[in-house]
Amino acid sequence: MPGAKSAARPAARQAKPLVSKRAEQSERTRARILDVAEDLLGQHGFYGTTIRQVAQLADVDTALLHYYFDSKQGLFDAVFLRRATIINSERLDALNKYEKKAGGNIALEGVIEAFLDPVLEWIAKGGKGWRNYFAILAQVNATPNWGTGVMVKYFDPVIHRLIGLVQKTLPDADPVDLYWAYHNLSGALTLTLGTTGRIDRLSNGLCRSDDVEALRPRMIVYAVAGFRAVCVPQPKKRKTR
Amino acid sequence: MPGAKSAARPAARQAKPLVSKRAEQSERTRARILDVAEDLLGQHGFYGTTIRQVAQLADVDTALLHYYFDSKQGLFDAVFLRRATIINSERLDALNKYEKKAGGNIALEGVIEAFLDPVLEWIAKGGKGWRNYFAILAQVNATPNWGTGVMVKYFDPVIHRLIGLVQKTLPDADPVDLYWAYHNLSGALTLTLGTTGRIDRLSNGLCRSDDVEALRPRMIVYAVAGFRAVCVPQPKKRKTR
DNA sequence: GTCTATAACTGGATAGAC
DNA sequence: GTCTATCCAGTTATAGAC
Repeated sequence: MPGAKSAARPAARQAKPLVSKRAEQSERTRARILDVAEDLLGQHGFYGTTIRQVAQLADVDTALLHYYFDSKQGLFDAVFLRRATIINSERLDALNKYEKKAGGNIALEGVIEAFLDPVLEWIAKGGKGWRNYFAILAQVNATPNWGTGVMVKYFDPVIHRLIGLVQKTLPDADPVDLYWAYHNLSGALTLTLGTTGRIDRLSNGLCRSDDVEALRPRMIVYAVAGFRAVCVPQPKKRKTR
Repeated sequence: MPGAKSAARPAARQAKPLVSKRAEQSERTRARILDVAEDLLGQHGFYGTTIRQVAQLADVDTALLHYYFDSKQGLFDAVFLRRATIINSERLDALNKYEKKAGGNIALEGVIEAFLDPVLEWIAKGGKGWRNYFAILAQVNATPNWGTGVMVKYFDPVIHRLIGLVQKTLPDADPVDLYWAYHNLSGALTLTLGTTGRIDRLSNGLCRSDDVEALRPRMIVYAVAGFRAVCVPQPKKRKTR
């Protein structure tokens, strides 16, 4: 059960002279371990990854992993946290910036773009590290009983901000509709994050799951139309609920 | 790496008298093991589930699991296969039936409904067994390097059939657009399959991830609008590709 | 068919030397 | 900080009795 305890960050960097060569080296080792762990976790998940594999690939001993991260769970949490803070503060910034820029006439399309773009840009230009990270995220998203810890603290605020802004563009929307519309968007984004190559095979090479150029405009258009259709009360429509 | 070898189905049922009490009992044991495995695999994934846990919960010995399913992989494959055949032949039937019924004026909404309804009905009325199964499916979908074996054989034909029918309702659609639109739908469906309870917490209880009544109409409306927006060439739109 | 017993190995974790 | 050595619980899997 990933996501239980929190990471331990021990004595590394206790401000010795100014830039202790030692601490610098240590920080690089730490980063290397995280990179390797990210890779393996993205490919095989939490249980499918062993700290022995991580240690071997990072060219250190397993004991060192425990020294830095305390436990396997601590390592996972550290991996998860490292980019969670980055991506979510970026998304929050993008949404805030868009709201300010749009001023009075805020548009649904602009909101969706601001929400998606930071992630899509990292997929496109972030290299292996970010792709591995998003693969982990995709798996976490598909795992039952998730919503504790890191997820709640870093990801939820962005989503609530998104929904709040969408609500401004669709003032008559029922909150229930808004959440379900978001559910559709979230699923699409999660599948995109995985870059599992599934669409590549399905389309016989016509589409590539890491082709952000092709994916982005279609994802936005699809979501904008979907949100509008679900959230704008059409008189002829059912009122099931 | 799940999905490598195939399941072994040994001596069970070699047509003794007519209905050997023995074979009947055996079949029930077999089913019970599959049920338990389904449960655990849905919660913890392939590596997170041990055959000891399965054996204990099914109230048999681990040796019996190997007798029936040969290996852990064989057990997983058997679990995966059992309902894969059912759900996909149902979906194929539903699509065929809709096409025949609609005749000349086939509608996008009808196609999407036919594609989604078998799954949604099993989520709503299939009980724990189907929900566990879909949870496994959601995890498999989020795992890199999937598309071999069972997935290709049972799931892909349905998707190609879906896309073929959608194409009939949107004759001018670019195949690339069609596949990317499907990508959006597939992600939403996968997230729905997981019933992870994420939307429950996000919406503070307003929505429940297993509330098919609420989810179904919104999912259909969202997808129909999305497909149309992506696939119908609008003159004012970009032609990035 | 089902279970006992056990082989053969891998997992996470730690104490202690350097 | 980093590695050696080691513990031991837990893993899949199998041979063989009943």
